[in-house]
Amino acid sequence: MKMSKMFVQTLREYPSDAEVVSHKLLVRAGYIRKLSQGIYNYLPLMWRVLKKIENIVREEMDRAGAQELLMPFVQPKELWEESGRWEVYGRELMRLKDRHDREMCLGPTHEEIITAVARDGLKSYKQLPVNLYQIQSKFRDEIRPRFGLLRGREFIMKDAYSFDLNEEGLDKEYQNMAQAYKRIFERCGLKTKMVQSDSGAIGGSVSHEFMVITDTDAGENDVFYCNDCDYSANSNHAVSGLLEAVTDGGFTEKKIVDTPDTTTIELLCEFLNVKPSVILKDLVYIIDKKPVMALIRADKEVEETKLMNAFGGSDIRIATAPEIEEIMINHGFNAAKGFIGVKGMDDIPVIADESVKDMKNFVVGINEQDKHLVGANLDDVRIDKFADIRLVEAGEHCPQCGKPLSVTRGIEVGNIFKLGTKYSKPMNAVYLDKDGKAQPYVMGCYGIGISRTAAAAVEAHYDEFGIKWPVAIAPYHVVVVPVNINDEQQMSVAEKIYKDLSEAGIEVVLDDRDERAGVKFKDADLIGFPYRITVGKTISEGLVEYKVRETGAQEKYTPEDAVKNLINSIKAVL
RNA sequence: CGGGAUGUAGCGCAGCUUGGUAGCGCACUUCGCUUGGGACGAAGGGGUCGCACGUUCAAAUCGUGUCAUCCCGACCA
Repeated sequence: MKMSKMFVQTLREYPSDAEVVSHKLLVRAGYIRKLSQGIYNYLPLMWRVLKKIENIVREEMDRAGAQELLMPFVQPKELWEESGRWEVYGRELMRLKDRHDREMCLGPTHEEIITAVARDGLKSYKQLPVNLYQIQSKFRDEIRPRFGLLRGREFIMKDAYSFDLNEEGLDKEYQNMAQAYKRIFERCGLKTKMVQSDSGAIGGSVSHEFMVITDTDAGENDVFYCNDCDYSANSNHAVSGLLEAVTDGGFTEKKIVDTPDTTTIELLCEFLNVKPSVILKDLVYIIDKKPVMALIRADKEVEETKLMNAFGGSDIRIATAPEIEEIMINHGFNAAKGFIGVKGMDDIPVIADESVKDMKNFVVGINEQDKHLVGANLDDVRIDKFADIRLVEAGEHCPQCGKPLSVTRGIEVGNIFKLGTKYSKPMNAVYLDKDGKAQPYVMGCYGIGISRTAAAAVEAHYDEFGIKWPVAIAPYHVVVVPVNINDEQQMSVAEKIYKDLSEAGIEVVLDDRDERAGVKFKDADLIGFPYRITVGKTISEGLVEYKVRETGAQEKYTPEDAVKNLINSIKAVL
């Protein structure tokens, strides 16, 4: 490729609307342009990167025994009604109508379609197991798209679905996919952590996420992990042993005390001279539009996803002050936030965190303004259900080995789920077993965000000058820069190197633009070519410069040696 | 959807308070000069100032509405 002909426009400055480095750099270096909120054009350089990632994914999926297919992204409402998700999925599903007013949607994922494909084609136990995958655009009308390719409304995803006879088969395939994913991300030059996670809207019982660990805002997930064993989990799924397992408030007598203006836990602690771990905190959440009360030790926080799952809901948010006020009035109380209790709230479900079991002689609100009950115990509080609804904190005990947990942030680039029969049962997707009896497939599903992986790679590999692509997913491997294109010797050497590398199968760009050296160097760094060969003044000694973008290492070689070295280093990685 | 902000040339911005010829830097075109880390000079092309309505002799500027985008919270590959 000649740089003079390449479709690329690098910018002198970062776009003002970009927040995270991958977004800033991909726009500035001419990889992407925004078309609409969360929707991007993938320009030629970007498309090359995406195809590289796709091909790695394709090779590893094929090697793992999966078969590629392609399903439509326009999907009929009827299938989504079969699974029950037409109602459940909500506004994130991009819906549309065709000219006959038939309702359709743009696929956010393909469980419904693949299940229909499978039930049409997989009739016998002899045909199983099967794993089918595709790579294509997905559509999710995110509440808030942001961070460029990291959270788009349209994005490229690899989604795979496995069909097994039984749980044992699924377990085996799940492990198989986990191994394939490790290889895929390694080959892409990414360090990932496989963490336990909540299975969310897709459903199912067990799920793991592959996280690219990053310290920046681009990592939207908190990941807890143990330094001493292999435990790691998304914050929405992490469990831990508390540092202070049993807490006793020391109030020997149960009584109602005046606690004026103690609207926060902090003020209440100060007033009563106690620590927060002996106060039982009452929180009101709205789950699927209905109020739920959550009880937790006041020194800890509620993990909303865990709470929602404990309740079996699909949507959760904390109640607003006016909503709390309304609930109070409806139950004949006038207490505000800070004095809430479960007393008299007989029609509202109450879920308490497991750790509440270990509280004694504690302090709790009783729906009376400026009063609390001290010396309370469990039988003073109505609790419908105990569950782990607590947000883990760094430093708490690892559930596997007891050592302290650490926390970091991660970008989720891949995800594997055990679905079981969540889709096959309602959609009546069955095979006939040896006895001729119909059995639902036991399914798994496995996603990789292709476009997100590309962005995550930038988040993990950049410096002040630009992107530092891992060789395996770089749009091109090498840029050859003749410092002065009007210098015949420089130009002829550069062209020779360009030709030799091209013929050896190396993807190389010749920067033949009539620009000053500085411009070409800046662009090379910004775009992020892993290697740069500079043909300049040292050509008088018969040498060219060989620079590695990742390390900044620079050496001088004869053109022949430079070519030989490049071929060796690049082939070693691919 | 709630809270905050911004819409002026491809990108980054000024102009708006106090209404009166639409500007600057980069990018782009041409010529000259230059050629090792985003040179310089000259001459150009490109904008219904997000959109609509209103106030006014006159609106980028004032008012109302609307749309879009971005940031902070709840979703997820």
